[in-house]
Amino acid sequence: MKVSNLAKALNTTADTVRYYTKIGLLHPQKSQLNGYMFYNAQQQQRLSFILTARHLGFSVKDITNIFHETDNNHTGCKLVRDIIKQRLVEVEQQFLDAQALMNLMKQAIGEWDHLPDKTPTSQSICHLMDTFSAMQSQIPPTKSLTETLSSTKANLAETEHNGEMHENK
Amino acid sequence: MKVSNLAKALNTTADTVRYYTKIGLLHPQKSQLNGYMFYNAQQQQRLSFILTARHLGFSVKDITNIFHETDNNHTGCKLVRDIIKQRLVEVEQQFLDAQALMNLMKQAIGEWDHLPDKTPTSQSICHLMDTFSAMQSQIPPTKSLTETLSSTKANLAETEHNGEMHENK
DNA sequence: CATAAACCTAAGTGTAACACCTAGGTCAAC
DNA sequence: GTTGACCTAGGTGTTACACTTAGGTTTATG
Repeated sequence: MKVSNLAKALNTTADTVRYYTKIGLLHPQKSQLNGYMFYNAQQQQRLSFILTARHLGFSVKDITNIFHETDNNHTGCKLVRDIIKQRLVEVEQQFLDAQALMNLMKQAIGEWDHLPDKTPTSQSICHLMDTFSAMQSQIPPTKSLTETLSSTKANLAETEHNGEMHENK
Repeated sequence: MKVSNLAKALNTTADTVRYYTKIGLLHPQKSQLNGYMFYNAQQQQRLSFILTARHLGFSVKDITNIFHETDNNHTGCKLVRDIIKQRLVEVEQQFLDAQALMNLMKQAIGEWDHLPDKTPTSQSICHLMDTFSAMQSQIPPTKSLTETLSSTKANLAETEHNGEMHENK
């Protein structure tokens, strides 16, 4: 299978396949004649795994770690379980955050629909937003939705030379 | 107020304040003597707005659009309402996605806890993940959580020279 | 008053996970 | 035989900042 074939088969892009190949997650066979990359069934399996994991919100780094384990003959099952369980905790938190935000927005929109479009002074940008700012100050100091969702950083064995990095203190 | 003061007051970083200043969202006064930036109450209000909006998942571009409206004497309230309502639809979708993923993971973990740690053949990386891959193929072709959550791209009036960009076709 | 700690500036680089583009070679079809 | 669809490597662009560098400033202290 050539890149585009594989990509189409698993509903992703050729660029993505090339990316995973470049960073060493996929190991295709390279033709000596034309340099084309060929992926067999095993590599397709690997890609399938990667895509699933990404879909579940794991970082490429997490996946790299898992492969590093399993490629060295360890079962890696425990590692996978641990990472997934940890990830589940995060997803649950995100779920709650999203729910809170949803309610906040709905509440705000509901209130605003009852208010007239007051002409704004140069001071208050828009009284609708003032409401929002006021509401937000009631939210506990949790990480932003996007922040939380984009960071999985498997804190497995990486506290060597950089104990903490950005704990939004 | 100097950068760090402002940052601390609104629980963010000086770098973030400088970033918003550089891209033109904040307009501090620059001292002629030492080049220091000073932010008054109005700018603090603006930053508060920005942080709230970011917390709600709006992109910096969205915020730029809103400011562009309101800074030109329009109330902008309708724009703000529209953007927020659209954003709410997205958040609701994310909420549902997160819920689905949560259930998927819980289900998988539940099943795995009943299975032994089978030694993996070189073919199957880890049977746990096989389960996952199999389950995932039952998920409708929706955007990934992180993808959905990081893209807000206000498709307001921007269809000039780039109709579509990456509709994960 | 000297000096160190703490602050500031601009400008540059790094991050994640790809998408997109370029220049050029390859392959199948008409 | 040439058009169109495909491939390659390598480069840049994206988002929203964080971090680093190099150097000037202000404040606290001995």
